[in-house]
Amino acid sequence: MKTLVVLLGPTGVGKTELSLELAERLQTPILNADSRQIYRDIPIGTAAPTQEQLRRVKHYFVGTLALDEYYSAARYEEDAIRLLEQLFERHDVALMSGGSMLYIDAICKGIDDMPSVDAEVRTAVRQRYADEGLDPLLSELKLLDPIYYKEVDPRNTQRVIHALEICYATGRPFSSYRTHSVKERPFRIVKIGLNRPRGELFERINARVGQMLEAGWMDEVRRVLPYRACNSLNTVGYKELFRVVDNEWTLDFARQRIAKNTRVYAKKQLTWFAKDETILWHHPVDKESVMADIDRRLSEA
RNA sequence: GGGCAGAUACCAGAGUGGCCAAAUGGGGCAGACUGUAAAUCUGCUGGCUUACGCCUUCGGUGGUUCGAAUCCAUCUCUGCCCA
Repeated sequence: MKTLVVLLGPTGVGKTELSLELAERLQTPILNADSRQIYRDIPIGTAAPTQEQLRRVKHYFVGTLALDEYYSAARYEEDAIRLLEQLFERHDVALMSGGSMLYIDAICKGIDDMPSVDAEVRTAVRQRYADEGLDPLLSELKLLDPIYYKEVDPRNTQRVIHALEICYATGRPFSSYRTHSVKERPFRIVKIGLNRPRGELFERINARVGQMLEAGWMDEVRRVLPYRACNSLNTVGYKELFRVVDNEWTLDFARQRIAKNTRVYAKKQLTWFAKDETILWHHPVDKESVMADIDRRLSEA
C-alpha cells in the first residue's frame, strides 16, 4: 500500500526544515501544500523553501504559478492527485508539507465537483454588487438557492457572490453541487501535526517577520507592485507592506501588524486542524520522534 | 510655593446625574468555513451564570441626591504653566 505522509501545522512552526530531513530519510520528493508559496516571485514574503533547500530535495508546487494566474483548492486537488499517481509508480511513500488547510483537505478528502464560472458571469455579478450592494444579491440567492441561503452567513459577501455565480452559470442551485462526500484515495494517508507552545510559536513568528524584512522583502514587494490587485497578493504581509509603499504606514508599524496578523493566521490554522482527529500531533518538534512515528505507521501496512 | 489640566476596564480613549458593566479603536481569546482559503466571515473580552439575573467597578476617602464614572469636599499621583 502506498502512503502519503502529510506534514502540517501552523505557520512558523518549522515544517519546512523538518520536511527536508524527512524527505531525505524517506528518499522521496516534497509536495508543497501552501497556497501562496506556489506562486512565483514572492519567495521571501511567503517564507518559501530557499534555493538551497530546493536543491537539497525535489519540490513540487513551489513557485510554479504566475502571480496573476487563477488557482484554487480544487485545481490543487487535480494537480496533486495526478502527480501522486506518477510518484507512486516509483515511490512507496510521498511527502506533502504545508499549512493550507483547505488544500490539504482537498487532497485527503476531496472537493465536490463544480463547474468553473466563466469570467463574464463573474464580472457581471461583481459589478452588480458594486452598484447595488449585497441585499439584492441576497434576495436573488434566496430565490435561486433557498437551501444555501439558509446556511450562508449573510454578511459574508465573498460566499454569497460565489454561490450566485454558480447559480447563474449553471442554472442549478449552488447547494446541489455541495455533496460533501469524502473521496476514497488509493493510498494511505498519515497526517503528522507539528505544534509548539503558543508563546514559543508566536515568538518564532515575530522573529521571522524581522528576518524576512532583512532578507529584502521590501524590494520584493516593490517588484510585484504591478500585481497588487491579484489574489495571490491578497496575503498577510503584502497587504501591509503595500501601505508602506503608499506612505500610509511606517515600516515599523507594518512590521507589527504583519506579526500580529500572522499570529492570527496561525491560530486559525490550529482551530481548523484541531477538528481533524486523524492528525498525530508532535508538540515538541523533534525530528527523531516524528521519524519514529512515521516508521511505525509505515510498518503497520 | 502658586495656577491650570487630568486620573475611566489589558492599553488608548469617549462618557460629564438615571437609557452605563460603561461608546470606539487597539490588543487578547474563541469560532465558522468545499472553488479568492495567508482569503472571507462571526462571537466574546469585570466576576459568577446555559440564560433570566445577581454581585463588584470608572485614582483614595467622605459627602450631596430617590439615584453619581458624572456634583461637592479633601487626599494621593501625573502633565503643563508661573515663580
